[in-house]
Amino acid sequence: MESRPLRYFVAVAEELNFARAAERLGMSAPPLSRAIRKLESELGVTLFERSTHRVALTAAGVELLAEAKIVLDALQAAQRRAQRAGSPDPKLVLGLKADGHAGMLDAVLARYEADPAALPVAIRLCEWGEQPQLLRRGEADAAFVHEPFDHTALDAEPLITEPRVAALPATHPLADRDHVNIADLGLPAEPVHPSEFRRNLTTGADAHRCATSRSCSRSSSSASSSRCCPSPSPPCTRGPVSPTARCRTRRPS
Amino acid sequence: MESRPLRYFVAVAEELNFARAAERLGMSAPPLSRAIRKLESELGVTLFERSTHRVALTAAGVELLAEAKIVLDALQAAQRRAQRAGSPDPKLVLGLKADGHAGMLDAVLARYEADPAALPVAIRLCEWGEQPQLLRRGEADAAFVHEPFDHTALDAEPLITEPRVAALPATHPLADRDHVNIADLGLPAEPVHPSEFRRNLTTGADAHRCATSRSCSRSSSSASSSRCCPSPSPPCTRGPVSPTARCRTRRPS
DNA sequence: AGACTTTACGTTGGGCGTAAGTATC
DNA sequence: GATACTTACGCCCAACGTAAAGTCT
Repeated sequence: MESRPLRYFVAVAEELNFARAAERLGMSAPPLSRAIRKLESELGVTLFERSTHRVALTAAGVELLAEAKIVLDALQAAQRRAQRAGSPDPKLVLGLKADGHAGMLDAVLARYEADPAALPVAIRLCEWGEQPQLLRRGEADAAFVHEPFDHTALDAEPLITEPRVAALPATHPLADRDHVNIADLGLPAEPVHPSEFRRNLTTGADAHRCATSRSCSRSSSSASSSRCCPSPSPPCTRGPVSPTARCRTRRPS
Repeated sequence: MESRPLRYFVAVAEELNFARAAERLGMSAPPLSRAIRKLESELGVTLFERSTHRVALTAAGVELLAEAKIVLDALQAAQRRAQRAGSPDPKLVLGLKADGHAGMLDAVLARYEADPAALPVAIRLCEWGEQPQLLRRGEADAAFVHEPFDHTALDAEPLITEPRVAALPATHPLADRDHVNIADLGLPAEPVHPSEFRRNLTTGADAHRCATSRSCSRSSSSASSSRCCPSPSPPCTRGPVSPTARCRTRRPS
């Protein structure tokens, strides 16, 4: 199997429309249709249920879409990393959200640089949740990441578990508590992405200013803060669940 | 970048000889040479230092070789998984060395099967160390693996840490000890692959019969066994280091 | 001199685009 | 009847093979 038909497949699977997919790929629809049919016959599997006015993924198509994304990301990563390795001054790129290293950056760098084969480290600052994609696409070689994140094609190593802090305005009804359960905030008990966390707090009727902090640094806002626990009962027994992980796409060889 | 030139590159990088690589690929040398040159110009990087009688990888070539293997494995995995997902009765394939699940198989299966979207599970028995490659190539979807193993492109989750047992003939000088340090066996303090472990023991001058067991099951041989610790001093403080991990190539979506 | 990579040159096949066909909504 | 996937047809470039040249050991 080649990578080009896979790119075509992903475009069609995401658009669920041959004409739009062809436009996105900068080509016309007929060769795209042919390429998909050829791919199907090569795999011996039907990827789309099509009528003239409807395109839908089969189970095999759903599976291939997930796998194809991995392949295409890996392909991009191979290209970028080879280019960086061949550049005049190759660096190891460390993906990092500002203040997102739980104070461990210096220690981790020192440990890495103790290796005589270590490369100079370039820090690449990024936003919440960007790191995994940077790693998968080869724009970074290692990163500090907060759980939960999509582990697909990544190798992560837990580094530290930090307490969660709910930062609330002083007038918030929960502001004077020592502990707050995640359920109190109207969030599910399962791990929640920080953006959800924030949205839920900021849309609260009486929330003037809100912030979430999962790093070890204390929020500098004037809001009061309470320890935040994942489940309503019993509070804090299983402990907060947001380990910072160091993540890389492969082992140093 | 396409996948075919990458396949060509891997062949040349592994053979370090265009003629042999071409033969392995079932083609003649000239188009292979051209394809590599084209790849180099597309990447803007030199991959090989070549004289007429010598081919060697550059730093960029070394990097690309590692990345290319990931890509090609992922490509194969995409193909296999799509085919399996499209088969009449799709299964989830669990890679397993016989007796290598630390007694957790039933519990893990029960937990998985509690998911209403769970597929029937097919057990694929394999040899020591085969699991990671099975996962990378899409011949399995999840596996029980013992550390240490190559985490490249895999997502592993520690399940249990088992004690290591050194099984020795009763006449072995170390046989009457309660604890044995790995250093006593002439092995490095770092994690050792079981095959190395075994080889070292079996080549010992006075070793009649030897076996290593890292699973929780007790060796049924008549040999005596001692607890085995990673570092000579202090023994057993940091504990044995062979966690069984459950491993998969990607998250269920 | 020998072994190996590379250039030269001609051929082939895979992939693309335009145009027409066909089946659904 | 309009829309959108597919088939038909013709073209072109990309990739291959053979033959020969170049180069280092």
